[in-house]
Amino acid sequence: MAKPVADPTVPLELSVDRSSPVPLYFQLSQQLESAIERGALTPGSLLGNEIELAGRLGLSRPTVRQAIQSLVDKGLLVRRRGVGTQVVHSQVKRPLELSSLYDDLEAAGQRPETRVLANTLVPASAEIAAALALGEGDEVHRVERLRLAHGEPVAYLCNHLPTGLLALEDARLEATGLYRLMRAAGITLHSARQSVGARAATAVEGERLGEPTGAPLLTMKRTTFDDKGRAVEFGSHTYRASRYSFEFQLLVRS
Amino acid sequence: MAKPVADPTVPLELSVDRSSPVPLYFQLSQQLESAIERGALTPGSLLGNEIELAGRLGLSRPTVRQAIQSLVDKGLLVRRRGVGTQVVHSQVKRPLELSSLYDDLEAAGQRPETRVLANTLVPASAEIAAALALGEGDEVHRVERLRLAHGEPVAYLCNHLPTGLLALEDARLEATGLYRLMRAAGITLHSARQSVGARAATAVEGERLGEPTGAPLLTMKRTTFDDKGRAVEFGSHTYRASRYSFEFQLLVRS
DNA sequence: CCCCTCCATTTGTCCGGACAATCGAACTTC
DNA sequence: GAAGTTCGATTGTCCGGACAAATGGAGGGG
Repeated sequence: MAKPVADPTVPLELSVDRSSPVPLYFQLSQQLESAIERGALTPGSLLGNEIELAGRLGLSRPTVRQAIQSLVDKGLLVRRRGVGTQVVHSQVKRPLELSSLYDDLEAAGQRPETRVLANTLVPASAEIAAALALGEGDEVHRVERLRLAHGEPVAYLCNHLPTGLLALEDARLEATGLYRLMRAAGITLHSARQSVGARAATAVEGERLGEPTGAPLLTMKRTTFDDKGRAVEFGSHTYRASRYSFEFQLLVRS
Repeated sequence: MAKPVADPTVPLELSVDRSSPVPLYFQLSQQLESAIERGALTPGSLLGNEIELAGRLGLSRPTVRQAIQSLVDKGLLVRRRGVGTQVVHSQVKRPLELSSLYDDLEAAGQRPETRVLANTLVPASAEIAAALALGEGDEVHRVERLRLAHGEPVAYLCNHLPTGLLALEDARLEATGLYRLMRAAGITLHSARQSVGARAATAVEGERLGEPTGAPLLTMKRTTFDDKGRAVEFGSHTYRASRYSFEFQLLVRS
């Protein structure tokens, strides 16, 4: 009796445009990624060996490998020596990038809203000076915002930034997220150190977010660095635990 | 007047062992990483161009590039076309890998302790069945543990696992973390979906962790997948917010 | 003095090839 | 029939070279 083959190699329509300025490996990786997303490449199926794939596309093997590697790094593919390259099952989404709450809410279709509560220059406290690698008492921007979704408060955001990096106008802060403003100002965000915890709301904190005193709050402190290693932002945020939680995906570094 | 040069190219003692089974690019990336960690490569300094570096080590440029690329992916280096490769400032530690609480505590020198509260087979609830891609009512392992550091409770860990994957003996669960057991059983962890939130402790939860009823707790739910895309574990954890917070570092995907 | 252009430097992309390491299956042997 | 062995397939590593693209500074022109 003929046993049905479980995971045959999947033929696929792939093509690259050599006249395009888009790198060939990137064109290929995007086509593969979209093929996975729309289900043309089913989970568990083999991708076909690299050499044959390269020949079929008129590319060299290193180029094909570069395309595949980028998807392996994203968690979409798994390579196995002597076996081949397989599509990973599961609902892999985003491996937790450095994203702003604004973008997260917008991506979730929640239409975020921002109210600027304060936007001033203040002397840096010890904690802020340490985080931003400045001297205690140096002037820094202080921005306090309330973030709402569907008209309901979700988070209270308090950020401190070094002076001279960015023009912080209330109107622009209300229209978009802080990270977008920083990117638009030519700052290349590189990495961030985060600390996520929880605590009971004080009377003031509860008032701001519409929660009773003592209600559990989710807290996040974050220092963001640009590609030159400068600390460009320090944020202390509190989220209504009843309305918000952090969702993300991790990959095992291998 | 001679202006002091800000960031000169740093000469460095590097060498590779061609008789070693360790890949050359890996030898090089490790040497560079340790040079950065011990400060021999100061933040902001240029690494010297790839071609010269390759010639100095007797390697080809692709090999050197592969070594450098792995450190770029780790966030330790930044490349700039026409400029060079620079060491990133800042205290980059670990870009948030999939780690167990046990390993985290151990790495922090806290000498973790585990008490197994329950270790049984139960029918899967709807939530657990959905997370593990099983049928509701199917038998699953249920493990309840209390994690302590310095003799104080830190977290209550409740995990559910499919049957047939792993032998779960109390003694082994008390000696190490769950992830180490899974790896030792030949399971290749690949990715995980997490959700981090906060809530007020119920009477039972407070009792377990030594907190008053209503105290804020940090909660984490996690489904872990292996490299074949199978869900191999679902965990519901609660942490004492007064004694624990998540610390991690993010990199911007570029 | 300022702005524009040109150019050297450096990384980004791509090619073609070679051999090694590992896996799984077919084969052989006991 | 079961266990060990061999072998083909596939990815991992490495080489050497070539040209393109971006950057920043030097030089020239206004």
